[in-house]
Amino acid sequence: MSEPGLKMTKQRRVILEEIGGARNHPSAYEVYEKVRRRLPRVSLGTIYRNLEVLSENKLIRKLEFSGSQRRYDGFTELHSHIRCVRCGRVDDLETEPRVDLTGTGNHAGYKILGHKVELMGICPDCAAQKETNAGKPGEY
Amino acid sequence: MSEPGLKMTKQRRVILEEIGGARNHPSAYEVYEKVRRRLPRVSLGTIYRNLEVLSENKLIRKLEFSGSQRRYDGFTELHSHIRCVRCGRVDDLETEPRVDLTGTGNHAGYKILGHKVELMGICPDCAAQKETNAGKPGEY
DNA sequence: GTAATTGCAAAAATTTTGCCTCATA
DNA sequence: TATGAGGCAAAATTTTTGCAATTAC
Repeated sequence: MSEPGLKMTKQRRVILEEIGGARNHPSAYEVYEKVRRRLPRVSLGTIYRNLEVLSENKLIRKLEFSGSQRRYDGFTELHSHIRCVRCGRVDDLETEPRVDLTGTGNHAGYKILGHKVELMGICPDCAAQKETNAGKPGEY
Repeated sequence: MSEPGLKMTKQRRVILEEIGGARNHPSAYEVYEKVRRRLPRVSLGTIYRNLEVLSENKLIRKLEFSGSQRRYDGFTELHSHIRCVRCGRVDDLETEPRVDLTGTGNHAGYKILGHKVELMGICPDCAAQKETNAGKPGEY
């Protein structure tokens, strides 16, 4: 685990494997459920602690959106997402959109570190069951 | 309150005024604190219920990021933000960046409704107190 | 060996809900 | 005055933390 003082435990290895294999940005509880299949005695506290540690060490990414649950991502390069406004599902964009930041002012005095794009849309699953729950706006 | 069956109460008016006047996308609790200054008997439950109702009716916007607290925005047009990776502060971008979505694939089969850009950076306040807490990565 | 990490359980923080009263339309 | 909304408090959800036992280095 590169960082001095950090140990690579079973739990961390499994978390990384499960998050890396997940395409849809699981919440902490979803990671817990996945990990628990392989390590039945793992605790949710361990999941939370490790998601925090792993994202501090850039091994995973903590995503900033979601309804009220935080979500995590095994792909640590800065990249863009598309999110379903109905069900909250999140997918990666295959290709980064090009963004032109010229002419957007002084950005409120911020020092810019990076950017990404959020697309909003209706995912295939929700589109399939259309007209159900119609008109209920998602958050975006 | 345009929608049939919806009443414009003191509480809603004050919430709208306070959110409209806020430049930095308050959390529910921050809205509560602001509103409580003017309506001391208001309850946090009322704040949550109304933030939900008001965003369903497009009078405010529910933002999808934040640490673990949801944030709200009085500016309902789809627009882009910049967020401080140190303290979580969020500001609006003065001008929308141009985004080129051509060549980004089929977007995992989603029907696209819109997009926005998230800039990540260090806000002026955090830049001022630099080197404090250095190296602690924000989430993005 | 020893410092980091775990599981467990309790606590804290955030959000939602039930219920009865009050106020808006 | 009828129905939507508020206040309050309890519950549900999500996240964090203390601690003794365990494990990786």
